[in-house]
Amino acid sequence: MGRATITDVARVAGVSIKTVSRVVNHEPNVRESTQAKVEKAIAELNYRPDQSARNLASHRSRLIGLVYDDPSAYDLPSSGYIIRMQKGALSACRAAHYELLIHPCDYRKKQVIAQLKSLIEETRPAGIIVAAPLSNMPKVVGAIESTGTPFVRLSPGKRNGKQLSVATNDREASAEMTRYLASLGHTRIAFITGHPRHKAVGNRLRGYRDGLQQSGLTFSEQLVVAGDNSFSSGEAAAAELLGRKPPPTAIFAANDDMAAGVIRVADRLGIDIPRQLSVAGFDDIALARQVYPTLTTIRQPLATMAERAALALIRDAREDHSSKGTEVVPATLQIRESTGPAPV
Amino acid sequence: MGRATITDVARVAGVSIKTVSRVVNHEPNVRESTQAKVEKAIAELNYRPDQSARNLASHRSRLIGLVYDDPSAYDLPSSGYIIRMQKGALSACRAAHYELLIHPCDYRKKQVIAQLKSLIEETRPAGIIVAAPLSNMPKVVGAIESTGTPFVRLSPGKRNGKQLSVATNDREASAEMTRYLASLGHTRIAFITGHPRHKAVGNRLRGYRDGLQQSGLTFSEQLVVAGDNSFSSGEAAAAELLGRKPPPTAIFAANDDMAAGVIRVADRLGIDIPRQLSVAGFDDIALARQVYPTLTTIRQPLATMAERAALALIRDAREDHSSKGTEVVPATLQIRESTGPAPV
DNA sequence: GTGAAAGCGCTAACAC
DNA sequence: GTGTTAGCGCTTTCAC
Repeated sequence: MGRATITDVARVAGVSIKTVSRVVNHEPNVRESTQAKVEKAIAELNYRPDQSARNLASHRSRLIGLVYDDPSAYDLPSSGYIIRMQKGALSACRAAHYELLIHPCDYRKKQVIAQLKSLIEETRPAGIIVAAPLSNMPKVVGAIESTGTPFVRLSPGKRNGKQLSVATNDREASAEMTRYLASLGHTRIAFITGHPRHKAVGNRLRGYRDGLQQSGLTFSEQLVVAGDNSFSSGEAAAAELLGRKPPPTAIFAANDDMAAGVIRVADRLGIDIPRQLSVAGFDDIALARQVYPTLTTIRQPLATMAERAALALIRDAREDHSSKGTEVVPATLQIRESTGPAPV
Repeated sequence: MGRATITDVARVAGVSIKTVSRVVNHEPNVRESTQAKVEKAIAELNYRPDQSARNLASHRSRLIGLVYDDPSAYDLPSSGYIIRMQKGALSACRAAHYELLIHPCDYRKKQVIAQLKSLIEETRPAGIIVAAPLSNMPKVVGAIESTGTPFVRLSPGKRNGKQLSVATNDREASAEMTRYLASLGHTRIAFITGHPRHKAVGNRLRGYRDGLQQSGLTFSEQLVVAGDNSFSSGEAAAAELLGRKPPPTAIFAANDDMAAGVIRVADRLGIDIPRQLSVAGFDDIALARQVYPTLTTIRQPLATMAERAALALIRDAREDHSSKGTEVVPATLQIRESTGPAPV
């Protein structure tokens, strides 16, 4: 036997196919008894609506695309990020019987834009979620916009009123971390900045300054060193900072990879963490719990952000309108072993 | 303007829609000049076939499902695995204009089977790739089989002739690693076994024994300790092994997490790696290059395996038959800092 | 080599 | 509340 169709269900239930369609789509105006009959027939025949037919007839797909940067190295720390975003997006999709299409793409390559466009044109998703740093690249955003597909940007730098963005409060969370370090008695709190491309990372420096001010500490250029988000840049920055006289008693890095670099350098120099030096990161990547001592950091609500984005897209597709503005999902401090009271 | 349809293309090219269809699907029996006309019209109108309509008419979808274990912790080391499999599968899919649907599922939950079945029934993919350890679970495999969807198992333990499997040569690679350690002068080479559930891991123990034999070393139960694939079980096993008199000079763990546990314990005990102890793992997870010293390990060709699986599924869908047997993609040794000559 | 006609299984618009 | 009808944009079948 082939698969049951809506016609089979209608015949078994003794109603028209339109009524079956109503039940399946939870449309109003169906008598309870009728609905029960239809549901019984559906169960009996193990009927599943054919998505292709639905999509064709309704001119919309139940697909959500997730576009993110494709790490060229196969197992960059970004794996954890990607998995978390996928997880969040998937949970929203599954609940709504939508499917997730993943679209990793390498923005360093020339053909990304063309590839992305044709990917979208071929699959015609109901909506697209664009993750950082792609979500901050005008070319990428422009390409998606040109296809007319609704999209949501994740963790964007600038807030654009034309479409929806889901962001996290990097700045406030960084300020909170800084205040936390200050509350432990640290007065020389250093900061390692991240890659300038990643806009959200710039907000972390601002948050650091906010936190200092809120704690009554003065900002000093001497305590800020530039990194580029990589482990090795964290090592270099740590070497520089720990050579200062007096050295900082706490180092807050704009991401976990750099913080891990700081830990490595401190270990080599025989500096005890957290007794002589407190170290904090940002992102809560897997590594944060694998280093020794485990890293105090800030947890980005990536899964929740992606979930919200998917939900918004699905809602918009259903209600045939589009959400605007920026939705903020707060990040939370994860206090572990790498931070402690300032040395006396 | 709406999107161009096949009818528009036919009108512009001055042919019937069937001819356009032939060109789009690369069917034979089209005169070259006709094909050129059609292609010109397609380019002019920026025509893209509607997948839903195609799928509906042809009773097949251009979707490949990738089913894998959903790590309950959001950023388990398995992230790297998953990303690599996705990457491989995606590259095959993109080349064939197929899409990848990801289906993480937690086999520890009761409803997995039902959920998996309905997922497949709703999306009706052209084929499914099942990753280990799910690919070794009869219930999971049975559920997929019952939907009638073609599938390929990744890295399976037992080889089943009824469908296609893509495996790696765990056993041979483990033997190779063991021989490599022996060639460095090690004679007391210990092995930490993995979780018994993961069948491929059992092959690693066999490979270890093969390697010993091939190197003229005798197997000793004293040098084999059971682990369960976790970091902490690696720590426990290392503590036990290093307490033996005499202790082993090399420890080969059935996976990288356990090997990382060994490194941690050696570090605590003040044992120098690799001068006093060589450590080797299996899998080449991201952590392998983040630990100090970096870990010598075996790289599973996960991306290639997933790519082969997707290719087979796509080929089978096109040619309307099904591949059988087991395709083997060899694993390769990654020699890093954690192994060296045996102490004198 | 090419085309006409008949659906695929559903939703949308409107009638009842 | 419920049913009828007409497509959606393609592939398939078969005729020419």
